[in-house]
Amino acid sequence: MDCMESAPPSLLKRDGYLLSKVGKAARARVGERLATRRLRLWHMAVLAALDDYGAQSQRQLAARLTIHPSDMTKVVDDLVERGWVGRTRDAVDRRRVSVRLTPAGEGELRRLDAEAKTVEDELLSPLTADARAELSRALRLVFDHLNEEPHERT
Amino acid sequence: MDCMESAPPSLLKRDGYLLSKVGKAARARVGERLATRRLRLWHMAVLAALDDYGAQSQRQLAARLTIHPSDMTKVVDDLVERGWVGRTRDAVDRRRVSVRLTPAGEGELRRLDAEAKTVEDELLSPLTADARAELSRALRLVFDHLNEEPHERT
DNA sequence: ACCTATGGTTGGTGCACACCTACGATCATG
DNA sequence: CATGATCGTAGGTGTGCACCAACCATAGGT
Repeated sequence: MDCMESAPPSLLKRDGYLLSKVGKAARARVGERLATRRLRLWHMAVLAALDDYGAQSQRQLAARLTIHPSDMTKVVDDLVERGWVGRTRDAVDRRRVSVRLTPAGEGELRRLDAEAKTVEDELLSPLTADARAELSRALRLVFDHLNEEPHERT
Repeated sequence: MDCMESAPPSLLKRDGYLLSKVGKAARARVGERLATRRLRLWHMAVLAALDDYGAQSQRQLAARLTIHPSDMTKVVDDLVERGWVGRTRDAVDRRRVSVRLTPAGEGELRRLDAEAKTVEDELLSPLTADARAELSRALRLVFDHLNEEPHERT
């Protein structure tokens, strides 16, 4: 892992550079935590999506998270194995597999979210509450901007 | 490339998640531009470091950018091939290879930087000037915080 | 002169990630 | 009931990144 460097100075003037570095650090730190439980970010994302949207087919889940359907299968495999989600054949369309969050899965999601929050608080600790709120707002704007403008999709 | 997703909603409350997504998008967009010239981010970073710090040994360069020395060799190989940097054996310590930016390299760096700025401006276009300045400040604080606290180094 | 440490190079490894193809099961249509 | 599309699955590919071990040339201390 890299995670940080001393100072490639003129690059620091590029917000894009800072953004990419800080983002990578955020990802890496949460990723490390998850890795201790042999999990990846996708696992958490799937649990969160199920919690938010409720049970749904793998296809839909994959589309929502913009993950490849075949990869979704593998992620769900892991989650089933741990008992955090359940797979059931859809009664009306038996091709579909409906995925739902189990109580254990809900609990795990809450735990993971708490961990993520801890990491995030540590990461953003140098900011005042105001600055952090402002950052949050700005990120949200930029993020929404990303989605409006798909930019490029293979 | 992924680059964005519609909305894994509860995750959006996590600033760490947004940070990671936006950072990844920033990296990806600059990366794409560089890729059209068969370049990676490291190439640009090396040019920038040489511009900032002046000629120096590969070892030093690698340490500054926190890149593995053996990878630095390869990056410098590419840059030499394009005529953007020059390698010269250090006269006083003939083990060392001093790397310096050529005029062509300076020009290329300026071009790359301009491209990066374009991408960045587009990415952050939803922000007001004030908000962007605030973001810049916040990112800088967080970034510096990262470095004070190496966190974990293999 | 000898020994150890260091700088650079070479040619690898392992991992994560996104992707793809082929397949059986199932559905929806004509 | 034949046809073509869709869902999930299995297994494999390519790419980028960080890392490592082995090597040669050179430096520096004793």
